[in-house]
Amino acid sequence: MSAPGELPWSLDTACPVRDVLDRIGDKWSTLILNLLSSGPHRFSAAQRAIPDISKRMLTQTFRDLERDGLIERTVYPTKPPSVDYRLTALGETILEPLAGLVHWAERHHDAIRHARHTFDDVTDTA
Amino acid sequence: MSAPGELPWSLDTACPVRDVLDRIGDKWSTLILNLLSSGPHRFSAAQRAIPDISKRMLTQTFRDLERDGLIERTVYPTKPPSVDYRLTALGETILEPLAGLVHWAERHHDAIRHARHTFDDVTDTA
DNA sequence: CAGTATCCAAGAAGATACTG
DNA sequence: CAGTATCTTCTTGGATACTG
Repeated sequence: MSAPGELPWSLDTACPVRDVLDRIGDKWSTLILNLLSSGPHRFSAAQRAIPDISKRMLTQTFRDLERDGLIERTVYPTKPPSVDYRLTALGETILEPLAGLVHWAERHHDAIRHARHTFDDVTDTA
Repeated sequence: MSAPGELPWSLDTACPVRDVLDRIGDKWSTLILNLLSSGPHRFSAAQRAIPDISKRMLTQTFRDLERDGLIERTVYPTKPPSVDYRLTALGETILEPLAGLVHWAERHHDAIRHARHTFDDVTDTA
């Protein structure tokens, strides 16, 4: 791929920015993080809150987030097993920068939509 | 899929947050945005600055960013054509929220790496 | 209830070669 | 120089069925 050690702020796998963006950039992580910001949720509760997600993706996203130390998984050994997921202290800290981006998205969504239409019109006409 | 109009803050295609995260979440957009934050770059200069990216992906990422109104493409009709890309005013505004995330990534990268190793050790041993 | 396992389809992205 | 075109591979994610 690329010769190592010659980039301004690195593209290789150790890049912290890549690390983070790869996580929050996936299809479900931010939704889950946002959901858990309102308190702990059980597996099935999360699925009800985000109906689009499949069990497979919900499990996987929970796992990835847990692996990164952003959420914590607690198993209650009841007769039908019950599990809940909640943000860790580390997980809480990402909410603010994330909110900054969400806020930006809401503020500029119209501008983006407008830009897209203009661009598409121009390139269609051309 | 999901019945429309019953979600807390919506998962459908119109969701502004999805819109933004899909863009900054892809493999190259943030790298490009960061690169252009230091000033306009020509196509070939961008390729030199980010050696991992292929022409194909560079072109496509530039296009997507241009379509969203975050960057501007200028063609100088010189003998060998020359093109440069620079942030628009809108593009500039995303730098700050993005920087917030980058800062978070840098601050907590060690914690994340540590969490990953711990998680992997535990699940391996189990 | 909370998953796991398997299979499959669609999209993202790399390699390579060619063009105005 | 700044791309396009094409082909192939890799990754993501959805559907379905089964389990402790």
